[in-house]
Amino acid sequence: MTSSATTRTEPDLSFLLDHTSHVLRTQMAAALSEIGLTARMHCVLVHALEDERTQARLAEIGDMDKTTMVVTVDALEKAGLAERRTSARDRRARIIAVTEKGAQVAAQSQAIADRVHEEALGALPEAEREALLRALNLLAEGHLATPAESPRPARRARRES
Amino acid sequence: MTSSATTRTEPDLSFLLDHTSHVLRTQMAAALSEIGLTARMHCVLVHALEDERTQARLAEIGDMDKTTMVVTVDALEKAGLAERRTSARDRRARIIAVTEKGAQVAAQSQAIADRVHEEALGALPEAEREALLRALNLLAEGHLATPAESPRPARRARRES
DNA sequence: TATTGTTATACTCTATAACTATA
DNA sequence: TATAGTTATAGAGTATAACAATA
Repeated sequence: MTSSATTRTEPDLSFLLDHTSHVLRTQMAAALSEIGLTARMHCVLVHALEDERTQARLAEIGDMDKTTMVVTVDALEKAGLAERRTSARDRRARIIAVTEKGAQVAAQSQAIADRVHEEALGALPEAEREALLRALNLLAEGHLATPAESPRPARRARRES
Repeated sequence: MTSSATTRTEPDLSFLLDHTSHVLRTQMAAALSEIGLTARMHCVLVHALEDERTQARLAEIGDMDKTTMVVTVDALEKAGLAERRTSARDRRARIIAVTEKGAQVAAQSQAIADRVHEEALGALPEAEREALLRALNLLAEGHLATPAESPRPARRARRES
């Protein structure tokens, strides 16, 4: 579901943020899927291209769990866009090396991502556009910087086998 | 994960919307959990209180699947906040009737939701606050009104048993 | 025949735990 | 001992299908 799961009696920030982020995410996913990428694959590809980075570092940048990163790198390798290389400095770590094809795809995916963002922002008058980005940046760096503690109980330990 | 799973090379609307909506959602969930509600329970409770509504109608308002609504109404009934009543007009349908206790809780949960929103918006200067709401409303009603088609293949049919 | 709500269950996503290999 | 990455799998969330009651 789209998750507007809060009321709408007045200026409902929850609804607005949930809805716009959800729709933008579907647009991004649809656009990237045309070249066979997920948003996560795009994210890892671009940041692996910028610098020699390990899976752990890339997971940190993209705010993914390391196990999610395994799946993402598997997909990139399978598509021939990146390769795991044992780090010379720390033989436990894997550097994600982007292939030539991967670099080409990364350029395409970055262009796609930029286009999707420009189309959304372009739908706003110049003044609102800047104000939106300024306000969201303020929130993201301030009051909405870090997630609240989850009210849900921690997951139970695995059953004895 | 927090899902900033797109790059951050420039003004990254995806990251900003995903991040702020995620954090606000955790704040809302944490705040509502103090009175034993989820965001969905709050949403259903408030809209059931406004008018005589069936599960199907409430599901539509909250953008939930009807099977998700079953679970949500089960929780509300179990907590003594609402009851299912067979509609007199259409005996297939169930009107969600809010109990007295449910009405009290709805007032509390609405106050909590308002507070969470006010705290976030209050962290912004007056001018940015209005601009943010204006810009988000424009997007939500315009370019980011409806989700793009899912690029994922439809779910396979259930296996023969 | 179509629709409301229910049950059962399948699929996706994400995270925890345990493991291997290094450090 | 601790960390990088892997595997297996648990749990949450959600959606599909089939069904009963009613329209």
